[in-house]
Amino acid sequence: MSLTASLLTAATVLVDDIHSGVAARGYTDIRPTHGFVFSRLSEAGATVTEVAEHLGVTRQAASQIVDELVAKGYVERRPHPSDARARLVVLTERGVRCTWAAEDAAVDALESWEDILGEQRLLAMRDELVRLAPNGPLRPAW
Amino acid sequence: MSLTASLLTAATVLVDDIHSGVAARGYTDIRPTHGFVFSRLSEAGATVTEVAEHLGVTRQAASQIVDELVAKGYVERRPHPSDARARLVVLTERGVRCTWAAEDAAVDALESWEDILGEQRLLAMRDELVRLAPNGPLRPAW
DNA sequence: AATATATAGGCAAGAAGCTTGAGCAAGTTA
DNA sequence: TAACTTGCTCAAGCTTCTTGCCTATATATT
Repeated sequence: MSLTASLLTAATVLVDDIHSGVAARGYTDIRPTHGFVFSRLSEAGATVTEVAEHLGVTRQAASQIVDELVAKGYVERRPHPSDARARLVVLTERGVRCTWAAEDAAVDALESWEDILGEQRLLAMRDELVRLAPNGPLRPAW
Repeated sequence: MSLTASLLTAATVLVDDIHSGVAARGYTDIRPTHGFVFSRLSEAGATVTEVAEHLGVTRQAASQIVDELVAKGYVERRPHPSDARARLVVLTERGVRCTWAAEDAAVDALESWEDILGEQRLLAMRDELVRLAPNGPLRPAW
């Protein structure tokens, strides 16, 4: 099995597991893509353009995704503090609670991995992966 | 950056790079998904159902993808040797040459990664990833 | 052997989620 | 202040998936 295939299957399995865990915690109306958005917003929010770059999609697509998250109560659009053209997308309380649930789900999903490799090597792998692809997008589809 | 995010960005970057390399070698009418199909077929072919499981999509979707690959000359459907219901999907010569091009492109794409981590650790990472998720699907979208 | 059920595959319609194209408002440059 | 750029969004369209249904063959039951 190639590195490419093993990377992809590992990523797919992990994302699917976390997605199931998030759904089991009551958040059944969102997709993994939305989680990628949340992680971009969690620090201090972001503009639609920044979300688009993070996901590797067009600004229009990012805008639609944000629309959906607004409608479902996970995020809201605020005026941008320093640029009246832009709008700052930030997590609502519901959005924050959902990211907590996702972190919980990630811990659960990684438990079986820690049993196999141990926390040490898992962290080492993460560090190596970050060195290999520090700033890439999280494209939701191919 | 989390393990999940680093896994996904690394996989995304690698897939995008290989896809570009394959396109640069003249195969501009296929997507990464098709490459995942090729890798499943390369041994001894596979049924549509097996392709569907490999990709993590419905049988109908897999059938449509195979339709497209047949139309473009990369694969063909043959009667299955031991089950008259099933059909064996196999690579054509064009399909085989395309998988070669993909392997070339993968080597190119991995060069910069070898510069960063070295071949040893890259192979070690692959082994670890295989242990973590041996039989997962390569879902083309979330 | 006859019947019931399961499995492989595919057609058609529809939905999800992206892109392209166009346009407005606000910022930046000359 | 005029020209251009940037941030965003509306609308339309397209790609690619799913759902629902159907046929043919295989397998299990009686």
